[in-house]
Amino acid sequence: MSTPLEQTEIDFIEEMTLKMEETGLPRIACQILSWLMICSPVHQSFSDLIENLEISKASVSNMTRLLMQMGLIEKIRIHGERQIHFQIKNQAWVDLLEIQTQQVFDLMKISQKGIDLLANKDEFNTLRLEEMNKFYSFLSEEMPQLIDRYKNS
Amino acid sequence: MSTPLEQTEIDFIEEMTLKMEETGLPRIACQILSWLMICSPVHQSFSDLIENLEISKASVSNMTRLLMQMGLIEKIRIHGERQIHFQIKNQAWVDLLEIQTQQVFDLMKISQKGIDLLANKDEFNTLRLEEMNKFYSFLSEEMPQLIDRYKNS
DNA sequence: CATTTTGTTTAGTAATTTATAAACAAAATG
DNA sequence: CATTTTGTTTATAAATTACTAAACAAAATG
Repeated sequence: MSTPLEQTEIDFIEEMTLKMEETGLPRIACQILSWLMICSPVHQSFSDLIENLEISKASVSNMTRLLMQMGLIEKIRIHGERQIHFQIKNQAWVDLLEIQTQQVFDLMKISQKGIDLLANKDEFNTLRLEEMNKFYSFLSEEMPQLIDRYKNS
Repeated sequence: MSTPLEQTEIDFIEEMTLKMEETGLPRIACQILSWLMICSPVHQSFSDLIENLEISKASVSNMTRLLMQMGLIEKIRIHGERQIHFQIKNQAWVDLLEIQTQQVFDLMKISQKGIDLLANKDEFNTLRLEEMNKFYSFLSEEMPQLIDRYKNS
């Protein structure tokens, strides 16, 4: 058994969890992520997570898998310890935005399909679609550049 | 009664709906949004939406309200027509990103709170938090500039 | 001002998602 | 190789969300 979390830690987890839930991530995934941002040591074992966050073994198994798939955390082995440990990945947040940028690209493609669709029907009211396509084309070009600029700074 | 949608239109709505649902928006909101991107005329009445998308009156009422709150569509009155009409707002997608940029700012603030929390505990493992804070500070500064650059282009 | 049309709200159902307990599998230890 | 520890999967319960029908309210028409 580990010592229970301090109130300041609970408060931080709650605040960050609330914000991260807005992105659609399940509550427990957000709690794990938030705790991993402030825990010491920086890595936590399976049972550390179960005890500190008072969540089930199954939730830890499922939500850590989800967070790993998203590229936000990673599994590590600690010398001499049997249990898997988890920690926040380096540059996790940068990687996340890079993945999300794919969505921008997809919306650019979809808006182009819309333009083509109206063209085939000799419909000229393409302003909505042109606006959308122009903006997402801009972002598809600029976002990777912005991220690169950050990485090289 | 209006003429039923063409298959190409149905396909477009389905594709864009699928992509937009990834953002957590309800299915019917996505369908309305997608249809409003390609319909002619560009504005659609309450019953146009009901008939064309085969959805309930209540869904139209609730989901158009949601889309208006998000700033993606607007209500308009058509001269001589009793029914409310809806259409995509100008620069809807630019406005949407501007709102989402608030989230970046919030995460910057939260990561700063985490840094302060660890400092108060004389805990020096703040790399995770410093990385997050540095990146979201960068984005809080750069995203508004990027959007401005788009607007003035 | 009674009637019809238009739109919102309420109440209930259906469907999905979240979280867990329990069963199971795999791996490490003695 | 039997036992314990560790982690995953399955089945289910709980909670939330999405959607609609029906009741209701408001506004326009004749």
